[in-house]
Amino acid sequence: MVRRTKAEAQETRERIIDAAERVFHDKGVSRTSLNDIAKEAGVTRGAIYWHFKNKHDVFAAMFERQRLPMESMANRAEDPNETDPLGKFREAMIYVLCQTVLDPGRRRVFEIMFHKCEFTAETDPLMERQREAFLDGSERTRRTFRNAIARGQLPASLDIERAVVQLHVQMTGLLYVWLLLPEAFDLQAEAANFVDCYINSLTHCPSIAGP
Amino acid sequence: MVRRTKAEAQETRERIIDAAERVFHDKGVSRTSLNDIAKEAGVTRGAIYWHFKNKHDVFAAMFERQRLPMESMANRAEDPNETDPLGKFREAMIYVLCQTVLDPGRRRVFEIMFHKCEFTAETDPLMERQREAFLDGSERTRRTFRNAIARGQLPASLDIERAVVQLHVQMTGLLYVWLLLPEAFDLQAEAANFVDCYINSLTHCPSIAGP
DNA sequence: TACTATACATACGTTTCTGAATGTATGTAT
DNA sequence: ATACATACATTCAGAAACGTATGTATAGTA
Repeated sequence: MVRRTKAEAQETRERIIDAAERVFHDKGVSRTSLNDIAKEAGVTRGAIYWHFKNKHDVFAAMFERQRLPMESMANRAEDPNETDPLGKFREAMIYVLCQTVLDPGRRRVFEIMFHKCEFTAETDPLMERQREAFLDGSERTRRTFRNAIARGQLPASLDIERAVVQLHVQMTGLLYVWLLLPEAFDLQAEAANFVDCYINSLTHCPSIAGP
Repeated sequence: MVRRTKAEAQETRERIIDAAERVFHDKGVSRTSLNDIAKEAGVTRGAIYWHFKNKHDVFAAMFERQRLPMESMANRAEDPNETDPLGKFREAMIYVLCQTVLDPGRRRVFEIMFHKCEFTAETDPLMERQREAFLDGSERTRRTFRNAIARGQLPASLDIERAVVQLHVQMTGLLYVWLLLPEAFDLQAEAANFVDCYINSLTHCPSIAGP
């Protein structure tokens, strides 16, 4: 065997990432060796070292594969020409929550991120990644809220910073808790309720909505 | 040297846990060896193996040391004779948030729990611990809310299950986000606001408060 | 005072993982 | 058809890290 065509090689790369996703999820990132991933993917460590630098590189590639589809969706609500920014925002939030329930791949990656990997000191590039993603997401949300205010969908007195933080807290908390104890509540069925409860607070909670 | 008195041995045990706390926090749980902990504590691995079974045992002891003081505080609000259960509940939540900011030890342990350790399959006793803590905390909260309803502090139409889930989501999300990015917002200054916003939703958000 | 359990330190054998080096067969370009 | 690059597999040396076994000096204890 060996020496596949370029397309086959790309398939091998994907298979390795798929395998890593499953093994990371089952054993935790630190406890999985490259050999574990190789066996699950049906290759040897040599193949992994060909496509990736090391385990961290596999890990990063796994997240990159999930990041791209997320990006596109976030872009919708923050378009200044969108006539219903709050509606699109609502849809996006509900979509993320339901997608986490329905798409096993996304669910696994979120679960790995929340419960099966360790973030270490500032030296760790992953920490920096998280930080950037947070700041970037915050900026998107800020733009969306400004659009919604301009269209009269949110009060002009809205405390945008508190609203942004609260959004992250809400979404992070929801995913964290549900992924830890899926039987605690029905995320898919309750998703719209949770989101509406949050949006409701943007106009009715005094400390966020303003006077 | 060696062969200390019983009191000194207890001090050694505490020093090992202290050291583990710091090293776990700096390097992450999986990347710290027992030798790392021993060096930080100024002992050898032999001392650790005397007091603990293995690294997991040290880890568990670290959490146990934090659990006890938390327990006592939670007991206050759920006392049926308490005339102001909602007020005590509010105080307890704010206390936990501020304590996380002010007590470096508690902050470290929370940070380890959220960002520096891996929860693996159901077989893992840690997972079970978390699960039990969640269910136990939920039951306490339920009792507290029932007391508050009986005293007229919360509406009788309150959806208790949703309120309980929302509480966990809120607190978990707050701590998770703040521990990841402490500069994102001032948790100590905003603690009361966050809690009041949640309590406000218990009487004003339609999907939780009821008609 | 002598003996024993305690509270560690030290030494050892084993396992496991990594990264690199090397081998090899095939795709691909000329 | 040849030559080189590619896509892996295989092998090897070294480093950690673990658990245990053993050494040892002192605190309790009778």
